[in-house]
Amino acid sequence: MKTREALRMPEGSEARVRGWVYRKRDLGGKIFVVVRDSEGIIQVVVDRSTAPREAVQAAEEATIESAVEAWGRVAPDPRAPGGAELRAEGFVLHSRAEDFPIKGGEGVDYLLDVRHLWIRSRRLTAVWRIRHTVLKAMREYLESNGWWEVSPPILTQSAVEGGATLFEVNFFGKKAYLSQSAQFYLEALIYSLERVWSLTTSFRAERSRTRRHLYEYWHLETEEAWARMRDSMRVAAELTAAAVRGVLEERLEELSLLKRDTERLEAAARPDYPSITYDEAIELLKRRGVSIEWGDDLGADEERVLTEYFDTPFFVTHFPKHIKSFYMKIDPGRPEVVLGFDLLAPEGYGEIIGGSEREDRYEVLLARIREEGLDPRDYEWYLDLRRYGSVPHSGFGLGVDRLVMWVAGLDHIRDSIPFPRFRDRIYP
RNA sequence: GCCGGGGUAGCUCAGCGGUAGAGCGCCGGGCUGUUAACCCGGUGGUCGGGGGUUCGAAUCCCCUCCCCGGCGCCA
Repeated sequence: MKTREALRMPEGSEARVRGWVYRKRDLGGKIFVVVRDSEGIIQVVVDRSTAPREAVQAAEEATIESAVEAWGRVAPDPRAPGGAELRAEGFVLHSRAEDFPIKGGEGVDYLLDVRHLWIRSRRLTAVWRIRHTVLKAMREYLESNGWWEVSPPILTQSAVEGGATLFEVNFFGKKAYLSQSAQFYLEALIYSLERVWSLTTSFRAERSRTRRHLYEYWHLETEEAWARMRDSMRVAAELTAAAVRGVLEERLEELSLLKRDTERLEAAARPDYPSITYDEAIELLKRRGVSIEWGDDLGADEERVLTEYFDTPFFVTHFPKHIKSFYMKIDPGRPEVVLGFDLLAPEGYGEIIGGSEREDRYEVLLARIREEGLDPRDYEWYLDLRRYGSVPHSGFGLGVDRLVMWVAGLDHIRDSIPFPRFRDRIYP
């Protein structure tokens, strides 16, 4: 049985647990072995005066991270972590671990070298569990709201956005690239399924040196036929709130282990997130003494100032067209701005979603491609979508790792994912 | 790509021109209740790599590699 279950059994119940040695203290009369499994930890007490000789010997030989199994009776004890412990009647050493290289106090660089071992830590295990629940809650939301899950390609011929750097792949002599967004493929799929979403890895070869960028990240994207920007924003908010709610309902222990302030998350569990326009954001920033002019992009510093105004995630909409991508639809009432939106997480976490209504008019889209200095031939099939039954449509991309980072209260995105690809790190 | 900080024992760091150090870990011993246990003893080094200055370099200079924090870009 799992350690969690054993801890909750009535006094005197027989229990059998297996897992890995988390802590061990040999005091002479008794050996205290704290056993860790996927659900938590339990203290196993091997008493030299009562336990069988083989059990004592096995406990003596067990080192940190050895795989062990123990059985005996459960006894409440305030001195034990979790309030109860297992008094061992048997103890087996399945596999004795060599001297485990992580003792505590190591630096980040070293810990990343032994990431394959570090991911066992209680803290990271809590993050994986939270991540699981975030993904589950979002999938459940989409499933119950009529969205089709689709599987777009990762190997692609060209960029979605002109500027971002791509990882090049040799595709049997032709140049191919790792996808940085499934958006164009989702746009193609709305003509058959209308409301589609996908969860894929996306790749960006920007040499970013920040705590919120990965070269390989998990991208949840949606695209919906007939939807206007506001419709897509509502989905973005409901999806985010569903993830937060799921974690608050199922992962309170993990949040507590991570010392995450859950009060700040409660406010984000309802999807009524506030929304300001880019114009209003500039006004707010100017009032705060930030030197910024209309037309400037909102950088990390600006985002941080804005997040101080809100306790929940919030939207910024209607950006100047020249700081956003060519496929975003020009606002019919204001040709200098686009119908695009960002969702920024509070507490300084910043952008977790970027979306827009897409330009659905062939001529306008073609003109925008040329205006950005891009080659229309690279977008031939994408332009085709505007020639055969074009409809208004909107969608967004959500950074799963960033969402997990914010929900779990992590200070670096690398800990939102088991094997992060960032900086120049590819091992392990 | 730009700005700043740093590579010394397995790990975290001190030393910054004159014999290579500490704490933790690890190994051995002790302890009947530990919570990052504690006490005693032991173990531990191409001072990131290359070149130079010097009687002498971890220390000063040059080149190079790697890591960390921040910016830009974005999710």
